[in-house]
Amino acid sequence: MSLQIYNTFSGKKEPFKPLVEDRVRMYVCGPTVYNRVHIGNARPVVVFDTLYRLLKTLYKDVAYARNITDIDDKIMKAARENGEDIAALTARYAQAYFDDMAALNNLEPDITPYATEHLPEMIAMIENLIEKGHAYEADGHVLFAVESMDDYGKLSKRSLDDMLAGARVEVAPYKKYAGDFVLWKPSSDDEPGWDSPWGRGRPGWHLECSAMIKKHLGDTIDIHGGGRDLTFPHHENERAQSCCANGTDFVRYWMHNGYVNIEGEKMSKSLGNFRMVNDLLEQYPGEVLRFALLSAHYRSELNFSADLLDQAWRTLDGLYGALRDTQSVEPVDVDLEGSAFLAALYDDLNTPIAISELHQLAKELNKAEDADKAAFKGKLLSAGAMLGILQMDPEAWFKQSRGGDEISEEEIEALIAERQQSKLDKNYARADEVREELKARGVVLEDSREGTKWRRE
RNA sequence: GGCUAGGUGGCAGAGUGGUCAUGCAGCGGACUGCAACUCCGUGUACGCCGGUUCGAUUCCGACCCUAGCCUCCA
Repeated sequence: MSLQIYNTFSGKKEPFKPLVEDRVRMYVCGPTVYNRVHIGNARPVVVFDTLYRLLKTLYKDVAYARNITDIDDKIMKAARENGEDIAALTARYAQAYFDDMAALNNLEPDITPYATEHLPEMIAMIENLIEKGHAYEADGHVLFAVESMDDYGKLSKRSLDDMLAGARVEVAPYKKYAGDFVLWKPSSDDEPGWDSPWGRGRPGWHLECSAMIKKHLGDTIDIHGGGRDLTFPHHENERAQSCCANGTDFVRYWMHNGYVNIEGEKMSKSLGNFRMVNDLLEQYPGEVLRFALLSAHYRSELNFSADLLDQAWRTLDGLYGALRDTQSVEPVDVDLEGSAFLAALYDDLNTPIAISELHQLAKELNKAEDADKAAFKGKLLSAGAMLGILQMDPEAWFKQSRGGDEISEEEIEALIAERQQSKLDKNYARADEVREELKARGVVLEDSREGTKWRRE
């Protein structure tokens, strides 16, 4: 079995082969930190975290970098509105981002580079591009000359002519060609800026990724990921900068995830339908959000709704149920190699199929003879770990808060004890009354050989 | 307008030139003092119209519809 990845550049699934044997370099575009992140921002993080987990089982040396964009016009605007220092604002939202992503069971990347810590590298790259005739200075700006690159537009599969024909945006007068984009722009005295050969200014948006990739991962990397909307212009321009500056291949496999829609519509400011991760976390465990994001293939659009989350929660309940019923079984470590579960992930990260295999594993565990339970439990747990789920203590899973007013554990245990006595007294009417009372308060009782278990729902 | 993806059962969501996705929900049964959990069984589907084919949800063409990108955006 070998890993296949859909490459945006070729438009095809390709066998994955790292540039250097047993060594993988992966970069994913991180957030611009000027507010809390929404569930759409979380999708690439969860998708590429899952890929990262898979790659780490396949290759010895995997380095994964995800940047923090901490200089940008949107940040400047937010800081001005808050009357807040930019550094304070970006530090606060970067931390909030880390917290939200950790709540979704994402591993930390190996490297988290910050744009503002790479100004010398960015300036050096601009100088290099000017020297090679791919960039020019005009009116305090430095622009990348897209016509100087033969296959500009090849990643996003569009021609310059097509784009300019349909353009709705005014062309800045200092541009030699309408499609040229900014590498460096001047800052006024009250704007953040850095000294450069072209005066005090700040970098264009695309430049940081090119510079940070070069510094931390090298001139050519294996995988570059991000949301579909980044394909153009962001990744096309990154590619242009890096290929022209480095004179070599930049990215071997480009991967782009689809959007998260809300009730069938794109999340947007004008619709006011953003779902912020931290708000969702007040109602749902992070694992439910993660599972919902993995329930569709990463290249498809995913329609996000309360119904989807409720289904995700119930599905996880089913899987955790198999683990709870085998709580006393010590799982054995198993190799998933050759399993249908792994085969699904190898096929361009087909998580819906992988999840269906998870159900089969849970079913096998439920039906297994005692002697076989340890192996099946081990399989289910390993498969869950690959997806970043099912690692919680099952009892804790079922007892966790489901939001709203909640009856305390002490009260639940007291009522269960009372019911137990009623049963011994053959007072089934009272026993059923307790069941009903607890059900009305969101607690379901399950009698079993080992005694009465409970869960919130 | 240009370019790119897509339209699958009540819902979510894979996949395939010819028996089955899978899960949730529904229905029937087993188990249970009653339940829950679990197990067994079960129905409903491939936007529309043509074409290729012995056979198309799958390939081809037209049409309808939806979404995205076109220098803010995961």
